[in-house]
Amino acid sequence: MAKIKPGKNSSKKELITQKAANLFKKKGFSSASMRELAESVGVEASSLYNHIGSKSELLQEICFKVANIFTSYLDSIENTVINSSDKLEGIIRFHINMMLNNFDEVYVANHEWKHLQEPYLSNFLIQRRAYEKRLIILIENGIQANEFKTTNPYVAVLTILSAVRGLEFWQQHKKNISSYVLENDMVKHLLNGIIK
Amino acid sequence: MAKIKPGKNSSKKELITQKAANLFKKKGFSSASMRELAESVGVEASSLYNHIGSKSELLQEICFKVANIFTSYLDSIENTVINSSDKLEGIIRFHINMMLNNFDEVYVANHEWKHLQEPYLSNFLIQRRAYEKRLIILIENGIQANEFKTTNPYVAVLTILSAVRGLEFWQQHKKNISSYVLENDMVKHLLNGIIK
DNA sequence: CAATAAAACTAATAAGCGTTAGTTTTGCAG
DNA sequence: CTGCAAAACTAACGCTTATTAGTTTTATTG
Repeated sequence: MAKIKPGKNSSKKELITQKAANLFKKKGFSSASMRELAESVGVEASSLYNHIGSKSELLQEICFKVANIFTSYLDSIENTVINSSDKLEGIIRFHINMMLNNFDEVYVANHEWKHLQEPYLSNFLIQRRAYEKRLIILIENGIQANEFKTTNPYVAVLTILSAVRGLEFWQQHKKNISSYVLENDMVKHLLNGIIK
Repeated sequence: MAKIKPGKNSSKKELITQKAANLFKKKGFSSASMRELAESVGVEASSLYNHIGSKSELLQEICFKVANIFTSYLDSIENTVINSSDKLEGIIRFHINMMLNNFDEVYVANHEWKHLQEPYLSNFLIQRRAYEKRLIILIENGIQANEFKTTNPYVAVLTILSAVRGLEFWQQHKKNISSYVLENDMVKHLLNGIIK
């Protein structure tokens, strides 16, 4: 009997998932076909089903992998004793670096989650809502501690998360700006504004 | 011979375009079918083709309508003599109000443009790039005039445009925050930051 | 009322989709 | 070498898609 080869097996599935993230990003989930995905992997479409359950399953894995990474980081930073400003800055920098280093998967989680099937769709939205709620509390704490200006905490979270998401556009301009300048200038803008 | 009824005729086409924007927003361009669109309009799918050329044409009209509105506003504000800060604030407020009042079409232009066919796809990207370039120059002028902090102008534009785009998420929370609070708090955040 | 054109309809087409069934190849274990 | 399972293949299924052709209805004008 041939041994189960978990190393090879899972790396092939990971390859498929990674290629799927890239394809879903380029064409969108609905426009991406399994035949195209298969071509980028280097096999026939039907062979993919030796490794995956379905097209939808690929989307689920991408979306929840990303969601869990962000949730885990927030867990860890909430357990530190630094002040709210430093927590917020850490979160912003984490989001920026996730956008820069895991672009395909983060992009798909941001843009294609609506094609998740139930119950995954509802679970994803619940998880995202919970994440936002924890950020709102962080902002509220910072306002009470007199670190942040008085502002609507939800609007602040929306502004920050959205600005960071916009880094997807920067991927085309990579050559002109270093990611170092980008990260620091965006953090400064979101924390201190642009007006002198 | 029956008269051409431009009023009725164009209003039917506008109805289709408006329903298409709503459907493309909800399902994405690729997942939205002409049969669904026809159902929301109240006719059979083939009847739509008495009024429109193709599914792609609907997307083109939505995307370029939105692009032209933003370009026109920028034209007008560039011709005023107010300082860079006030110009920037006006642009931010215009973007926010477009998101709030023309949500479906702006959403589609922001998310579904990649499904445009050539040469419309290239034209759209060129127009958007030109728009961003003009905003960058506005920021540069503000820095030189000592109105804005020294920062990378492209990063500033990216931050602002992306934050405003994020209002799409707010559409689900409408009941909790007035659009008045939202607009003013977001403008303050983007201009002056959150740190006290 | 008769004529006409806009706009609806039914029916069909060709293409592409995700997925399954069944078969063959590949590669390691005893 | 033999046996077996993982993983590739070919072929096909049933379904949906945008769009077209051809026909009928609707509504308005002279």
